[in-house]
Amino acid sequence: MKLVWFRQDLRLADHPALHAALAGGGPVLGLYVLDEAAPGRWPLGGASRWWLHGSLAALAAAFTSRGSQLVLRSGRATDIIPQVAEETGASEIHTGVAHEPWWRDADAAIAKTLESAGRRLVRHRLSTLFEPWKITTKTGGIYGMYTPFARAVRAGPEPAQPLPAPKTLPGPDHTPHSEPLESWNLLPTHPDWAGGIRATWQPGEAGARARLKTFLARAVHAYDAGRNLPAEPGTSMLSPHLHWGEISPATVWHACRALPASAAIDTYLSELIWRDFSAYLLWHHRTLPDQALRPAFEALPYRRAARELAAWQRGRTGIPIVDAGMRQLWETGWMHNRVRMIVASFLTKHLLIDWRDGERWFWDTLVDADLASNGASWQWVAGTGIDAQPFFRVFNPLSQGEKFDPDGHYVRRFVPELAGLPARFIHAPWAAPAPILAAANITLGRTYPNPIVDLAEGRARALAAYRDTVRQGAPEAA
DNA sequence: TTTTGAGTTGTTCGA
DNA sequence: GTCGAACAACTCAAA
Repeated sequence: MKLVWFRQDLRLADHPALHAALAGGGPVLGLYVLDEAAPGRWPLGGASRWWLHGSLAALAAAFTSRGSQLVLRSGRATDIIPQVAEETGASEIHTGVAHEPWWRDADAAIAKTLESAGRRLVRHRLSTLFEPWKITTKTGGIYGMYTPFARAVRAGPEPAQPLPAPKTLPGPDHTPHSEPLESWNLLPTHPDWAGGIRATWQPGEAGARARLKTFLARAVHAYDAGRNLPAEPGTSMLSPHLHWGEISPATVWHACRALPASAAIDTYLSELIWRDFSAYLLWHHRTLPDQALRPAFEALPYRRAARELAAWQRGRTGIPIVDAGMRQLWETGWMHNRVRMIVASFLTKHLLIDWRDGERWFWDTLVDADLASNGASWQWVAGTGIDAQPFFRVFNPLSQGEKFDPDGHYVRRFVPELAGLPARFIHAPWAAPAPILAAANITLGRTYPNPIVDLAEGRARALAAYRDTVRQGAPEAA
């Protein structure tokens, strides 16, 4: 009897842990543990809980239809894994390599407990293309820049070819108790805010495959430019499926490699490598989600501005492209990557609010909330993380909007009160002449906010704060 | 050990 | 409208 402990690998295809458990031919059980009390754990955000419900339902159905079962338990994984192993007499427990610090701590404890009972915890690479401990610089160091990391992994062997999904799963005669999924209350009820999310996403392996198919049929071939236009379906939208492991990155990688090579496809592969790089960084820097990778930036004089943070969260900043992005996030649980950079730069630079406040909001509202990608990306935008720091890189939301949403379709979709403005003013309603505002039924300050910060002043304030911090943190000359 | 070339996604200014 | 330089210095990774 063998157990497969699922975490962020909610699939049957290309699942080496499941494959290994099936290798002996004996019965196999799936197990998922809802552990919300692990020390140091970031509690699941609302959007994540919604997704998890759907994905577990799909995985449980897949197990049942193939002859076995997915057992659901809530509580501390450090107790439950050994306990279920005992109940079922499992000799091996197969699971994925986790990058989150709380899982790594739990895994170490569980491996020890199991070992003393004569059982084995076996970890497999399930959520990344490469194992983080295998990628080092020539001198054995840890990469701190994307480009050398990407060069190194591209120079190495390709990720292994994906494994097929098992057609049958031999189940045991007696299955242990499983809690009803509904009893976990993962779905919102009062109020049910998930309507826009339901309309946008299909959690589970089938939904993941459908997204990949759609992306490969069209958008990937124009990915270089198309990925920057938030009004267009130019991105893969695979991020939540990849985060939850409903499809493996190796599956996506090889599906792309099977297409005729092109610069566009290569750009997309770079994004997959970025995802791996974030996981790599979290593996080697456990404090990535909580502390500036460059300690000097801990001294940045962030502003405590609860009202401005709230305005940003709810898409009421008065900057159309920022508000459109934040409302897309709120409505659909996802935001286009180009716009993520714009809103993150606006929060950390123009408003000079701590990147961790933005990181936590994203964590709670994104269906693809991922500790590694979220933390690494916020630090990248805030200029506190990897990558030499051209901290003067401050996105101008006005020119970004005009450049990447030239017709304003994206803004109109998510900020409908501005829909009547002509493209010329859609990104800067404050600059529109009174008759045009009147014709569009807009009263600034009433139907749509005035900008909560002057863009030029905010930029200047951020540059000064960063410059002072860098100078102060620099070692004194000898 | 020292040197060298370079670093995801930007903005502004002036020619 | 377009182009290149400046932004300001640092750190990384390999030679």
